[in-house]
Amino acid sequence: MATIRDVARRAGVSSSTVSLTFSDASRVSAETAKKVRSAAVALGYRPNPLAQGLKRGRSRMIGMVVGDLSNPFFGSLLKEVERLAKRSNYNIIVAESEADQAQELAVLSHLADQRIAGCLLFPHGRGAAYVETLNEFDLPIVTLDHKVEGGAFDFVCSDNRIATSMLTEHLLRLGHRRITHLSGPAHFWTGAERIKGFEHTMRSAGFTDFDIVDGGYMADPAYAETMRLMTRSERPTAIVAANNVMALGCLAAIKDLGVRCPEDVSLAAIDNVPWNSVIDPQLTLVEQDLSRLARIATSYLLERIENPDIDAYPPRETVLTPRLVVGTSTKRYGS
Amino acid sequence: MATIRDVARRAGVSSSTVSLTFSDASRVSAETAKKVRSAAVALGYRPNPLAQGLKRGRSRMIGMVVGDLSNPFFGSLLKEVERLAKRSNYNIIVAESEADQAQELAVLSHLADQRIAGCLLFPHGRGAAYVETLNEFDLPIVTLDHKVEGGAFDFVCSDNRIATSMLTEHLLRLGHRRITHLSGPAHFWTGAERIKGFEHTMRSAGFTDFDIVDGGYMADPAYAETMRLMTRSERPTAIVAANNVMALGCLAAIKDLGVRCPEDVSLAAIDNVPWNSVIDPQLTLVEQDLSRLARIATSYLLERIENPDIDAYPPRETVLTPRLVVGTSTKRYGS
DNA sequence: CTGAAAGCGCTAACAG
DNA sequence: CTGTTAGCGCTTTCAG
Repeated sequence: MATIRDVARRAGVSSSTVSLTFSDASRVSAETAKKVRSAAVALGYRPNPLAQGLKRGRSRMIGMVVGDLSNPFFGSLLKEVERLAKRSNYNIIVAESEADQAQELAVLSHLADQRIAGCLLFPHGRGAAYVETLNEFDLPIVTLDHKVEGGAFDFVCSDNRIATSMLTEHLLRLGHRRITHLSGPAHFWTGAERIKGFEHTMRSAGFTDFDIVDGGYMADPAYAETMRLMTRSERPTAIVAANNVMALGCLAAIKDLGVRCPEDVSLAAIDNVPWNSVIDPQLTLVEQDLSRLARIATSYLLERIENPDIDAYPPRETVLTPRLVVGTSTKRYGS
Repeated sequence: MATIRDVARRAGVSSSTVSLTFSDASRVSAETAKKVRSAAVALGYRPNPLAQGLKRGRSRMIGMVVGDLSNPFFGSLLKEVERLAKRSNYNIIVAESEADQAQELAVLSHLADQRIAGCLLFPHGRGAAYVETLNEFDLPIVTLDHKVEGGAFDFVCSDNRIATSMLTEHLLRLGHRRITHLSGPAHFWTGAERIKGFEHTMRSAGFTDFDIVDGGYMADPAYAETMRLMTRSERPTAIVAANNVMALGCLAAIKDLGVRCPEDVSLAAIDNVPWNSVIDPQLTLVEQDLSRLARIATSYLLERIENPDIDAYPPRETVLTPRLVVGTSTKRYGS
């Protein structure tokens, strides 16, 4: 592989001139630049990113740390992020935290070792020590989905309260009164927000007697909770699930019990599921504009990376309003 | 950040001894090693991968190049690959080729610039020039899914002929006679194999008059082809779709036409769809053991990476037998 | 506007 | 068994 010195020799200049030509062309005469470029092309010169990174103390890699790589929700995001990063000449290195604070921190520290330029993070930790550790990486970090309280990071998410509100209102309008919220963990930011949206909507409508059961954002607990719920004496006529995998766990339980959806119970959920449009029942859900989310998060990050002085700037925050998609999994109560 | 020299100073040895301690501890006395290690710990020393990579001419990154990052099929694979790579101290850098040969090559060349240690590749090209270019990267490459003809790469896939055979036989056993194959492009390795499996099974059963329509592995063309197919005078009683997204395109068309599945037409497909178990109809399909696929591919790659002498070894190949999962989208003809 | 020089942090002969 | 030395390929003051 041709090095910068080979190019310099062939162009009859010094290696620093070659370097300058590529990094800050304005500091080199047009004529020299041309010579350098053609020499580079002739030799098929490609700068060695490892050497650049070592020297600059910063690579052109962006980390993306998520709780679960196999979640399709994440694939759609990744696709867009990769596209935008590539366009700015960054690569994406992915890592999974298994939604665990310790693993997340370990992974981040490993990425920091690689001198990544910045990181898109779905955080799963909390507390002062956590925030402190995050800060010590001294890395541009954009947080997604879950807000790190006490931290000063850019943050992009969709409006979680409105999400459950939309679903709950939809069910109320359909005449449902016994609505149960199959929630995420209350100690997760998103879980708590979604619970608040549900509670607030129910209270505003004059209901004070409603159930919230924790499905842990996972399919199996959601299945189990639904089983319990639907075999009680006074079972709900509608369920609001706090995410897609719980909705599907819930649906599985419903089917296994021989209960029909939506005839016997309506189901509405947060987050889209792949190919929802062709399944039956089609879930009534609120979906996020994932590619918009990806675009905003990526641009936040790239801005911070390319404007080191921006460090002093206050963190920015974007909350996207999700969209209600009415499917066939909800129907008017009693009719 | 502490460097190797800081550690050397504190341990009262030279930096090469420190380096040795971490790379080949057997070449250092136990006593020295201990001193070095405790100095390293005291200083919180972590080797700089960029410097290591520069020196060795090889980073500890593994590239994963796929056609479509948003395909959930790929997420499941990535999850397992990342887990295994992490265990051996490698990072995954992902890139998308949009199933396009030129983009794939561009992406690979960019990854090669990064001195990645190796690459998991879902190839999308063909021809001698393509193979030649791939070879010139001089990189351990494991190919997945699509076999590169004329290349000498490790290869892992599932048995595509058996996949369509299983589905077709299942339909034949159910009494279907007018079976159409909604195929992938015949110029894709997988597309061709799946077609062969279908043809062979039909012929062996004594049928020579069957249709194969190309849905390009994509939902929209599959939708359009299904529309044509199902509005013809003699429509099929069963369809074998060559992948999951076409199956769903097909299902969408069927629904829009007001045709019922499985009552009016049976549908069977290759590849699982997320949460198939809870949708209705549940697709009858053959699924691959993705985590097994991931494990084999990753171990092939890691072996090549860590045994440079293995270069002379002949390429290995694993063909996994998929598993038939009978759902509710297929039923006995006429009954 | 261009070149010389110093080094980023690490590794790997080669001596000792 | 350990240290010396010479870079890997690039960037970046600092002079000229």
